[in-house]
Amino acid sequence: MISLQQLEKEAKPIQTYYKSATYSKQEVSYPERDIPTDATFHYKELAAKKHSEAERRRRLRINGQYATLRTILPNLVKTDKASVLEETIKNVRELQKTVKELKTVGRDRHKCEFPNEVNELNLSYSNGDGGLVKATLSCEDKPGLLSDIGRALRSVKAKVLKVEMATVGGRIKCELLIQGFKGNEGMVMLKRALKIVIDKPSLPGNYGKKICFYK
Amino acid sequence: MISLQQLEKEAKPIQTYYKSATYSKQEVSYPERDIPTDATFHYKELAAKKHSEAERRRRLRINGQYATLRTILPNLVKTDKASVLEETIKNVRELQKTVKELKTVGRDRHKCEFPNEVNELNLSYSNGDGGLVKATLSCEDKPGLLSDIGRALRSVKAKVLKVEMATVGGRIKCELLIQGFKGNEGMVMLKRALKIVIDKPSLPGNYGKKICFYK
DNA sequence: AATGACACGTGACAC
DNA sequence: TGTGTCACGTGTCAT
Repeated sequence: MISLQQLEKEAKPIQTYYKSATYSKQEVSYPERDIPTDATFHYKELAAKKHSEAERRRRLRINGQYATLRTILPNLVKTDKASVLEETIKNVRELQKTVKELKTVGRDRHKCEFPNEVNELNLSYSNGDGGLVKATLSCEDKPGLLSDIGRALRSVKAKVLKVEMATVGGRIKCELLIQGFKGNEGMVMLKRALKIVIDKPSLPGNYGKKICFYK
Repeated sequence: MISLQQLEKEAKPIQTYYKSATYSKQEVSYPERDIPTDATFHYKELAAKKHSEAERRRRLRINGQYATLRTILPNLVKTDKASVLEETIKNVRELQKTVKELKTVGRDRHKCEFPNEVNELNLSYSNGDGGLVKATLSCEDKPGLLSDIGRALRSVKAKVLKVEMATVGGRIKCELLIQGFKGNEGMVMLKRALKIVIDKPSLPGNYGKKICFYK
């Protein structure tokens, strides 16, 4: 059922939108000292008309924004103004949180998975009973790297339990889970050996042949 | 400079908030058939009071939401209602777009970088003049894999220009940029050889020693 | 002076 | 029935 107000709003032009009775009411609330002439009356009538029309434009603008919000909000059940605003606030907060999380995840993944741009070497005891050591290294991808790492591990009698590696843009990142050497001295030796490996300069002109597939 | 309206709103209790003149005005606009008794007058007065107070609460609620929006919106210069709504709409749209993009990026990265869960082999001509071929393969990470791939490449006299690889959770993904063999027959042979390599079952009990560091 | 923003009370309508 | 929502015109303040 369409309301009378809606009919007026949609069908009638602006000129016929204001009832003349309105302006007489205005005269009552203006306690005038002088008797109002026709000129002042018409001026005030005109001013009031301008005023109400301006206010109407303002309402129209705001209500347009509400309409837009109603269209872009997901899961909007109640469509009254307060509910629209409430849902908007919830939505904005949720979106801001989501964006923040996604960006954080992106950063973390970048930090955790990607080979670092600077050489990096990190050894740490993995909290377990078997005295496992986790080694993280990041360096330039160069020929003989795997062999060099293997030699370094052999030099401390270390056994590799697990390897995760990634190569991107000529940089390599490697995570090793190591077992076999005892005490701190082995750790220090391994660290020294690996440090030498990752800092060893590669020969120039070998890009694209850095990993040797031919044994 | 604080306005009179603001002073009233903040300092005065609700009871003194309504001017008695309001209700006489209301009587004028109610064209009554019967002479209003004191009872009906007071009833209407009370009803009008309840009404205006309810409306006031509604306004209060809505304005509260505006205040909240003003606090959570970044880069808000104009703080009037229309501007708040406008900025809100822009913000919601931007956030929705950002979330969509971030999620897409996440999916794409996952699809493009991570080793696939099922074995995969794809050969395609890279659009260049040198007849380059891009090979993408994904399979279980197993001992001798690099040697096997190397043998397969050697069998078609292919030269490796560039390698990108990633190992995650026992699966390996490898992108090779290859040059050297001529025509379709080499391509078919390489594909067949690589297919055998990636589908070759690994020996059991070798997890953690899949990449041989000891030559 | 003129324009814009706001709160208010009010009549109308919906459930 | 009343209870809540809306559009409207108006008074007021600020620019």
